Amino acid sequence: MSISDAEREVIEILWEKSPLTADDIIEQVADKQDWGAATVKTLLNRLLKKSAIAAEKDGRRYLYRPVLERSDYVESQSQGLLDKLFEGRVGPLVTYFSKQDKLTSEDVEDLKRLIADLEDGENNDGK
Amino acid sequence: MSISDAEREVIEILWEKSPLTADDIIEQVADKQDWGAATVKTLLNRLLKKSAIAAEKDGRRYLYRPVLERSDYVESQSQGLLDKLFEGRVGPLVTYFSKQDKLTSEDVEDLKRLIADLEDGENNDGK
DNA sequence: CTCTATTGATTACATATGTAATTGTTATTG
DNA sequence: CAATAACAATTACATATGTAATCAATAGAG
Repeated sequence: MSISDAEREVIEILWEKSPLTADDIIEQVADKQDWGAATVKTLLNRLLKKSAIAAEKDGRRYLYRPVLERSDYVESQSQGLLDKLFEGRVGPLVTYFSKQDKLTSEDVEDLKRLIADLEDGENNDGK
Repeated sequence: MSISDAEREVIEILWEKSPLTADDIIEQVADKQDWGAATVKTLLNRLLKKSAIAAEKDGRRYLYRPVLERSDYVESQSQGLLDKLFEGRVGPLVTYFSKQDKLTSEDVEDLKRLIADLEDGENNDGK
């Protein structure tokens, strides 16, 4: 089962801090999206049904926390895009961005640092 | 209006070669997806409605060709993912992949070459 | 103990999407 | 010219998604 965009907005809140009550989440979401409380509740329920989050009773209310980890989500979404559009690899994506002049100088710094780090580790952690 | 995954499979065929007849497309799609002819026709119609492709009458049949360019599609999908998960930049995505050990040696080669190319161009094309 | 406010659960409803089947139209064949 | 075959156009239908409103349960106020 996959997480929809609206659902992602909600679980993002929990990835940042958890556990939270529904009200906390509703409040936080309000910063980003113009959704009513009912909408957020619905999304929480859908996330529960998908087992992407869990709820633990705390008196009259529930405390919500993520079950799906952000890194797993990011991983699957990223890989999905790469598979669909870039032969499954990162290289072509970056090359593509470069050709479109979409690399910021920050990106370039990141890449340089990354390459440097890889070179460093190269000889002591085989492959 | 956005292109769905199923629609993408169809327009991909046209990005590779066009114009093509519906039958050509149906045949090509069959290599990848186990869809009936009717399904592909539906997808063609949806793409037409979204103006992602165009059809030109050729006697009794139509020749289909893309209107939406692949690069624009790739661009918007990629940027969408980056915006949603990586602060809108490529650097964090690559760094993330690196940390997850998801960079293939090919990727690393691509990146090195890219950096080298950027260094080269650096002094003659301002910015 | 009853009323109300709080909060979760259920239901709603329009549009999108995956996956076709059915119908309509026209060119070709006999 | 009539029947059929080849296409396209329309309709179908289940599930997903965005966006709620309403219903139900229960804890706290009086």
